[in-house]
Amino acid sequence: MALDKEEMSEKVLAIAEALLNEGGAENLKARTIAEQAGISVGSVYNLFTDLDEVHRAVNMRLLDRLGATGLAAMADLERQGVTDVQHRILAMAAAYVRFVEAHPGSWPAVLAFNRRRATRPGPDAYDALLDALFDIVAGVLKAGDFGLDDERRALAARTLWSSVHGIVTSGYVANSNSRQAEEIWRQIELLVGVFVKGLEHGGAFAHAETKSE
Amino acid sequence: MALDKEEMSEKVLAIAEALLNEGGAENLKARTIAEQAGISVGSVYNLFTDLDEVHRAVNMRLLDRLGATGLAAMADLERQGVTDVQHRILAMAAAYVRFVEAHPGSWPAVLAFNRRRATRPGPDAYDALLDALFDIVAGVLKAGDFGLDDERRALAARTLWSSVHGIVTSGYVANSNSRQAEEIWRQIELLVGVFVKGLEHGGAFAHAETKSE
DNA sequence: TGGCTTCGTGAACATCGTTCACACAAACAG
DNA sequence: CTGTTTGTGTGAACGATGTTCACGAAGCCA
Repeated sequence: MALDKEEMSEKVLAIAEALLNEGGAENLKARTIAEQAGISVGSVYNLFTDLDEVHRAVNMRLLDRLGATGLAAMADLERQGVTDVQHRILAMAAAYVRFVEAHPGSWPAVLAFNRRRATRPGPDAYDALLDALFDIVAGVLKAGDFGLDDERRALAARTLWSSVHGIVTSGYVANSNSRQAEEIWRQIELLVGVFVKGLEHGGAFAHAETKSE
Repeated sequence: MALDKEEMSEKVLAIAEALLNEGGAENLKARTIAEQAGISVGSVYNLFTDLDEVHRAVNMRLLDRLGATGLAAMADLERQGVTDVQHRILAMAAAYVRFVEAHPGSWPAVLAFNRRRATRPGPDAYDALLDALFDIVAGVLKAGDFGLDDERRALAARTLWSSVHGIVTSGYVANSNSRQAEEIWRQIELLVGVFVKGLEHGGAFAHAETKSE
């Protein structure tokens, strides 16, 4: 009947994710986790060294799920024979927006946590998961017939995705009305439309002509 | 000799900004402020109701300074007779990047704080300051000869600025090497170039044609 | 001088994250 | 079967932090 060590860890992570989703990072308390999991405070520290480790583990799961849903969305469009770049990028962005909306509390915590990590040691599995997201976008861009070499396409993918990310996070700074959701989506539509049109007309190289020094 | 109430408030804010800049939001401690300001903990709570209010006041000053530097950069270009939209937007983005680099610890705190405020009551002076930044960008876009009505131009300004913001924040998630600064700037150049080219070719309306439902 | 107000003070909560000495149970050795 | 070792759960305890509040000093006015 007693739960395995790994089962208990997952139970703790599930509880932690719920707590983060409800009240953000400051709602992730060791005593609350212990109480809801039916164990003592010390046991939590037996399973995880830090609360930071709990937080990181939750974030990993979130990033992983986000990548999976993004890939699933792309696979769906592939099955439907949709090859239009703009359609596919919009679908990818839509998956991202839905994901953020589905995790109102925990997704901001992912970003805040990421930032706190800035001074920490070396690279991480974090970056790997983010790169996976970039690669999906880069793959979509490859289907489009822009005159982009691999390096420039990767740069465009990172730029586009960071921009979508900025729109979403900026949008959710203000009070999250249903208005905000519409505003976010209109911005994304504008961005993607302009981005694709700009790439089609060689806008990626424009700065070399207009900026001298 | 003794400082005025308002002078002491500003001294506290200066100390708070330094603390935020050094160690982020979790480094803003009431006792540290009191010690460095030469007053007691209770006096801090006499000047400000909350530590949140201190944090908000610091953020206000930062946003205000950011807007001022942005306006100054625009005025400089005006004086030089530079009317090219792409140049001016790049200059605006450069001002933003420099500002973030100049406040490595406190600027992330602005964003993290903004998010915590999500559940709080009504609109704020925060939004007013952010809108001021949007207005600057919108003013620059107005100089360009795109076929945009006021509403669409405002949307484009918010989209462009949120995108720049996303690029900068995403870039500073990873370890802040000098490489990152170059990557950020390349993304910004690509974004602005593609954005302007896309607007010139009516990309802002493209989504209406390709997206049916 | 005697009251009234204002403001600074720091001790005193409550609540965190985190640690640690102890206890209990299971596995293992003789 | 008994003693030992090992692992693990426990919750009291510690230090730090945000915040409050009763107290007192210091000015001000009549």
